[in-house]
Amino acid sequence: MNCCECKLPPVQNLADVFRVLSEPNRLRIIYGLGLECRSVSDVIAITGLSQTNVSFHLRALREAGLVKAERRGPFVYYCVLDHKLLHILGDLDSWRKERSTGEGSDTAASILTAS
Amino acid sequence: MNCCECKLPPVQNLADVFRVLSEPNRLRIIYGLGLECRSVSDVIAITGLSQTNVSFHLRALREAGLVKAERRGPFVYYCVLDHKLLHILGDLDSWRKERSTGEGSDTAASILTAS
DNA sequence: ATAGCGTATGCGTATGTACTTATATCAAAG
DNA sequence: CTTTGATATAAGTACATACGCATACGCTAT
Repeated sequence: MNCCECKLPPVQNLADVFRVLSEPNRLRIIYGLGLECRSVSDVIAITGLSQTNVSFHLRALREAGLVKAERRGPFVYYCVLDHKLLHILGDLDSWRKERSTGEGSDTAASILTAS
Repeated sequence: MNCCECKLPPVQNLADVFRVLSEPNRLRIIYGLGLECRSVSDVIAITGLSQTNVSFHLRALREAGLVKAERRGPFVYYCVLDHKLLHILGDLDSWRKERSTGEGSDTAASILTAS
């Protein structure tokens, strides 16, 4: 109990971003969009998800401010708002890969991994 | 069972990392640990969470390979395995702050934000 | 106005997960 | 060995959420 009355920074907003990105289908949608703007139909074709589900996930991404929607005639085009997001995803994924290759198959991760 | 010719990269592992980081209390624990190794009691004191809950979250972080556990006598010390994780968290948080300041409180995020 | 396509939404369901209340394990001390 | 403190686990609960089905809404052409 040597410490403390530490003031931890607020993390709710950051956690919200992570939560939106923690759904595999949402990540697929983001990767499917890439640098371009695509219609919902395109996203459905790319991901193989149902129309309802794609709409559901696109809404989550939109409300999180990660993608924007733009109507063009009968279509609605979605694109990632900031391409930096794709870079950050790439960075974190390569970091994860590095770590997973070095760690061996420590899927169990027992209470005492080393000492 | 996804059909189609999609060449989307596998995202499950990356999504798992995001899922672990999407819990505010887990982020607090990581920030609370910082660069140092701390006992579970310390984490309890820092975060104000219950012992059971801290153990629960530490287990999730440990199984995700984000922290390591080391026993010292009756105590178990936890520390973040790779300090790069803290940098990545900082990067993503500052990116999020940048964007949220510019976006102007678009909490509703209607279907047509702009064009 | 009606039809038809593209997209969004409401509802029900099934599954996941954060949390609490016991209870068990582990390690040092008496 | 028993006790005591530190930590982990089991079971139960409450709540969130991903998904499918049906339906509503928006746009364009007939």
